[in-house]
Amino acid sequence: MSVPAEAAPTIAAPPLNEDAVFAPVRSQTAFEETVERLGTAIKLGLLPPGTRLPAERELCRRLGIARSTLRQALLALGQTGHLQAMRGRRGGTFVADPQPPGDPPSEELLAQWPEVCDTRMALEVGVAVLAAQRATPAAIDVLAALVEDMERQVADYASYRHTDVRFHVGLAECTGSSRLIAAMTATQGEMTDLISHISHPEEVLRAANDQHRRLVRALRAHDSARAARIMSEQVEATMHILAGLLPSRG
Amino acid sequence: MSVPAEAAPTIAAPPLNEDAVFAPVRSQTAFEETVERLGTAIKLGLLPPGTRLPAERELCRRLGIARSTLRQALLALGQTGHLQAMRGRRGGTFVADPQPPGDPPSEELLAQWPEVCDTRMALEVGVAVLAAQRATPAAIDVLAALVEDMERQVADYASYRHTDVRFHVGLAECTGSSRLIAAMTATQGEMTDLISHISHPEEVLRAANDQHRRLVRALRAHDSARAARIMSEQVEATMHILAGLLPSRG
DNA sequence: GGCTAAGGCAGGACTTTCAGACCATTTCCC
DNA sequence: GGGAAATGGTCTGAAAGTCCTGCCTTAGCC
Repeated sequence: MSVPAEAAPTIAAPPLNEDAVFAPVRSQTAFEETVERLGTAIKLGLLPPGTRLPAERELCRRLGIARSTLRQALLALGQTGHLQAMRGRRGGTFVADPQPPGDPPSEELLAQWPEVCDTRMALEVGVAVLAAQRATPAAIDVLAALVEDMERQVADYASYRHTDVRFHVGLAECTGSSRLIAAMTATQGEMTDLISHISHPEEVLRAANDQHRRLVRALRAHDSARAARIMSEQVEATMHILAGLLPSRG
Repeated sequence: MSVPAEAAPTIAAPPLNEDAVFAPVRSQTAFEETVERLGTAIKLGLLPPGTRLPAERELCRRLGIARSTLRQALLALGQTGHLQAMRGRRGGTFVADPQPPGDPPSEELLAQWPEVCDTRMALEVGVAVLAAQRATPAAIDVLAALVEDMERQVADYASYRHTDVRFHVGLAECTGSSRLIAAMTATQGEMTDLISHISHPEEVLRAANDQHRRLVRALRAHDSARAARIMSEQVEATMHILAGLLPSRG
């Protein structure tokens, strides 16, 4: 008690930024999380227009929530025009076709754009490394096909972007980690909100798709270092574009 | 209406694994999240024994929760022996000294160990890339000092691991992204739970620290490709060790 | 017509969280 | 010594979210 229990560290340890430990703990409600999850999947095109969702009694079981909670979420997405319900024997809840126009990104998201890009950088590069180690030839073929699809879609940004999302989520699927797939989906959702309202010249899309093509080659060669480099360059390029259009921090 | 609205994609799009979209949505409660956050920070040594937490009325404000909710969490951590409360004017809530022995990893976490490692791989490699681009000389000096500390601690795993955590969290701090710092803290917490109950021969720790040293050199050179490669090798090494000790999937 | 599968709806119980007031203890300062 | 101040400890009632359960309505199929 009278003597310090342990010797002082040889080097003065930095006092540690406690802000990280004591940052606000904001639990989303089940309702909010469900709206977010389904809404993102719809906006990303992972659930294309016309898709029929599982029946409510089935879906609430899979999501692990009560049917009333699920219905709150479905109702909310119905009111925003993303979902449409049909009653009766062959009824169900369908992804609306056409989809409503997207909202401009929220102030909140705009303020966080550097963090979103940083998160994306970490995730995409790491996923590229793992994918290069683990992707099967069949999975790589699928990715290669998506690249060819994108090549034909450079004139139609909405289509291009949907295929682009499939590509990146597909990359995450190559890792076999459900956490990474979920993280990739969430990140792509944030990115879509950020970039969907800016212009996308064909040249830019073509250049990005060239990177995709090179990435696929790196995957085929199981060259994770090259995959990491290509991916970091691509994310970097997006960051530079956004940096020129969006307000910087502060 | 009578004709499919859009031409079929040239390549059959994979049906998309809907499991990712419809996976269970499990919202942690504010209470659970608080216990998790503080407990992890304590177990990782980010809040060393003897540290005084902010007063309850201040802390609940910073965490954005009600005082009663915070007190539930503090009480829980007190009952497990991680915290100790003192009343009176100069009182407060303190990180217990000594800390209670750690519990063995839960069945749940053990079952998820490949996912934890994959998440770590993605995060650490991505963070390494960003850190190599952004780390200031002063920040790198701090990291280098931590490496020297670890070199002296190879015989005492508990100390070594605490410094190791500081190193990796410090790397995340170099990115300037609070999301990445939070993710790194959470991931290191899971890793600690996984690896704390296995043996750590000095040779292994020394080899790992050599990787740290090489990484610091790569940071100094702002060589993100090399940083990524070194980091991926290190995470890979940990995965191989765990693969030999823990049950594989299924 | 009757069965069935789907969405639509309503009520009640349970849990979590919040907000605020007040109590008990210790220390500082006049 | 005595009061002020700062801290943890306790209690209560309200509010919100969630769950469970049952029942209704609609529409297709036999």
